[in-house]
Amino acid sequence: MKSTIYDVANAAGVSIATVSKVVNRTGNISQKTREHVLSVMDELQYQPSAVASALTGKKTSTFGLLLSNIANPFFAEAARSLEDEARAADYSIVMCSTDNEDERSLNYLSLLQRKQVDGMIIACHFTDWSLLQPFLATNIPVVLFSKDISSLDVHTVTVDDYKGGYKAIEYLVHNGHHHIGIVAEAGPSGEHRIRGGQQAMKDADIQYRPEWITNVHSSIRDGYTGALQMLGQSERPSAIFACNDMLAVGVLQAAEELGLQVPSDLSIIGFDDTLLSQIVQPRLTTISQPISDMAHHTIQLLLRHADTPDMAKQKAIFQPKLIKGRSTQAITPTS
Amino acid sequence: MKSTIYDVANAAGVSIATVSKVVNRTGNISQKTREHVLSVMDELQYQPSAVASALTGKKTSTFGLLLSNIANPFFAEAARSLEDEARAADYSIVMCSTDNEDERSLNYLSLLQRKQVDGMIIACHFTDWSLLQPFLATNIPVVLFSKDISSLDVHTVTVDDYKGGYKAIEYLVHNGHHHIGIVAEAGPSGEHRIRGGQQAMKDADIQYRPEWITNVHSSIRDGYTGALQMLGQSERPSAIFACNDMLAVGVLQAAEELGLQVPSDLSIIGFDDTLLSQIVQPRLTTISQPISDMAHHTIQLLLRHADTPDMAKQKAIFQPKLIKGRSTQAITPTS
DNA sequence: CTGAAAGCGCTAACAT
DNA sequence: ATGTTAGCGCTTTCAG
Repeated sequence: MKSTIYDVANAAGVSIATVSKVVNRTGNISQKTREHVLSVMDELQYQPSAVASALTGKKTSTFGLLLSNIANPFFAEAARSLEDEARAADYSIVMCSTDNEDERSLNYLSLLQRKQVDGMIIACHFTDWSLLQPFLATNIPVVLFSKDISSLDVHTVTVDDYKGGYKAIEYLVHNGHHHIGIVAEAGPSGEHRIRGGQQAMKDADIQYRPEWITNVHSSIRDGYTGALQMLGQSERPSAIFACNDMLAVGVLQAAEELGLQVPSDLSIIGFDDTLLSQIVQPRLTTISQPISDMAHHTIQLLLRHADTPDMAKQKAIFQPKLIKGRSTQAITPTS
Repeated sequence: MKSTIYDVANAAGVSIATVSKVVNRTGNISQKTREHVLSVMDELQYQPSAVASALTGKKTSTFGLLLSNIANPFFAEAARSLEDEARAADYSIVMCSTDNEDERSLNYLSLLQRKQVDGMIIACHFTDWSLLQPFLATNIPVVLFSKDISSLDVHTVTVDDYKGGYKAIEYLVHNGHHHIGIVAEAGPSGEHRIRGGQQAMKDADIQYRPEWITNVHSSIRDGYTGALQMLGQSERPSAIFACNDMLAVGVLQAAEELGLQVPSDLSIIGFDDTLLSQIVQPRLTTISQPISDMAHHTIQLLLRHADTPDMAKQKAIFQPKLIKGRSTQAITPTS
């Protein structure tokens, strides 16, 4: 049977308070008893119960992580970074794949609340973000990761989506592309990336065409169908900016389907710099997010908020970076 | 402030025992009081504390999941399935990326133990599996997922690695390949896959060459260098069986590096049928594991073991399936 | 059908 | 420097 603090206290001939103190390194304990208790502890293989201590101490050392789908490489990579940062602070992470379904998210949220997690990271999408309001009201530490919902008063850690979109299009423009399509995922990030892209076009005096902007979901299939449709039009873009790597892969597949060579017939640029972008052929040009920095900041925010519940909500914006692959090339001046 | 069972009891004019009973649907409560209590509960937004109930009830409704690295697509996909199955039983999952480092794994294991998880799924690798012994001795529900360590008396859920290797090589052989290389990851699964492959060669009266079998770790880079070395020899295989998709991607990259066309110059077959195999060019032929079935079985085992601590340890072996891609082709009879 | 009371294992004053 | 004690929020006999 598992031994408790009482067993240790008895065996060591001290009180449970003393044991508690040596376990937590609190209070003043003589070197001698400390060592003695310590030795009894491992003799009995004593493991303090995190549950009991959570019930008293008010800390579970656990964070909840809501994401769309852990099987999606972007989220998996983010989860890994977040886990590492959490571990550094002695926290563990409960993962929750919501498939972006509001109801599932809400269920998970309340589950996590019942489990008294010390904070939640929300990296999934909501159809109706106002549903979050009641949770935020409880002032549980929450960080929105990689989405910025301006209407919500909550800590937010994102990449600068607008600038990312801008850089992507800017790069294409510098490479001589005037006919540029965009395949975006629905949602705030996608919109910001589009707007950034549009601005880049405007700054270069390039017209963007509404029919060359497609809003879809975020699977490979979505990118595929979106691109297929866009490229099926009488006049087709010479380059496509896909708002994330999954979509970009779909676009790539569509190009192949249509017999278009990438990058000679069609340049493609993605977003996120996930593993995917590194293994497709040709290696994707993409915009990378500094995920580890973002993860670090996220965990720090959670920790700080737990200490200072009344701290002002803060929005941190990280800088995206262009990663040059081989899915883009300068356009040969034919047209 | 969060309301407790006392608040509800007071507000409803009943005892906490009664509240507890309606929350847990236990005991006999009149329709009338039940409804009344229920209404008070949501009026007060009462959320039973999972922590407190765990301290008494002895269940946390949480499983621990140890895996090498959640950022690795195979594990991410497995994690997703496991999460779904766990959720169906009202359990959540704490993820732990160990990078296959024994010390980290051990730390996580004892952390999970302190958190009193109701079971652990081990899907990572140990250098020294005997380190697990002490944990198994506590008879905490444990399932080894996708590894079979015969020396350990523990529930095990795996794919038939031997047969998977056999099928892979058999397929190559049927396609006329006589010169077959293997790039394997160190560890039991890899070994079984190799052995199955070797048997398939033997059954077809094909010699396997020791210099065409490489044991590496399991990253893309490992597959790349392993293949580079193998293909750099004076006589090269016409086909390579990579023991997992990551390695296969590395092999693919090595082939490209060497200017070899896949599949015309070199056939490649992978293992796992992860997302990777679907997006590389050409689509990888691979051996798939029935991950959802395995995940289902894993969770059921954990659940059952919790009920019946003295149940015999069981080893479940699932059947692999060949997925035909375009990275393999029949050899043109030149040699 | 409902309630009183004894813990679960630990922490944190407050005493000694 | 160490011990006593009162909870934390809930489950579960056992009485009523």
